[in-house]
Amino acid sequence: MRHLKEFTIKNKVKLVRIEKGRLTQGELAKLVGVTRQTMNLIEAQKYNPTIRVCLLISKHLEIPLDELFWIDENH
Amino acid sequence: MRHLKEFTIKNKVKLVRIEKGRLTQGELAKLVGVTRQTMNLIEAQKYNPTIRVCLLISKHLEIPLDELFWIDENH
DNA sequence: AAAAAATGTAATATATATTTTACTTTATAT
DNA sequence: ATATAAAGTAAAATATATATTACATTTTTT
Repeated sequence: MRHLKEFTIKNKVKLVRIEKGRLTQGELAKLVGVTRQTMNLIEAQKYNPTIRVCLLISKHLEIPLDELFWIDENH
Repeated sequence: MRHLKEFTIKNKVKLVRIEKGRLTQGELAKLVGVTRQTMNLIEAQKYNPTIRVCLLISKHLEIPLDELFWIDENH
């Protein structure tokens, strides 16, 4: 049935957070102002957060939005 | 009571769309896959869209996310 | 190896983004 | 000046992001 959904949203929040090695999932969540569970779901790419949350993640991880989130077109 | 809300999310979707002069509000909405009303509210900065919608707007307006959306810290 | 901290995950509840329908006002074209 | 298209807006319904609580599993620390 090819391309029921043309594309997906991906992110590397977890990757970047761990690379920087400073923050725990819970700490980042607290800084951003969401629950740890929400941050967990975002990192697991299980749903699309709001731009507000994304901007705050981007700010605290010190990495541009465009590098954190992108559209993954399925080929 | 200063800073009930520490910051707000702002965007220049409407500005960029009009600058480019190619797209109507309704056309952009259709490209992005939301209703015209939703696009209208986004342009009016009345709520925070999801990253999915933002990425699609960014794509069709051909301008980076970071330039389209930002945190407005109240001083 | 045991204890403690961090992470994954699930169910239910709540808040809010988005849709639908519809109408009014403003801008553009004839 | 009139007609037509575009934009602003509003109420009610729906979908989904986020919160809350709770527990299981994995990783890190001692």
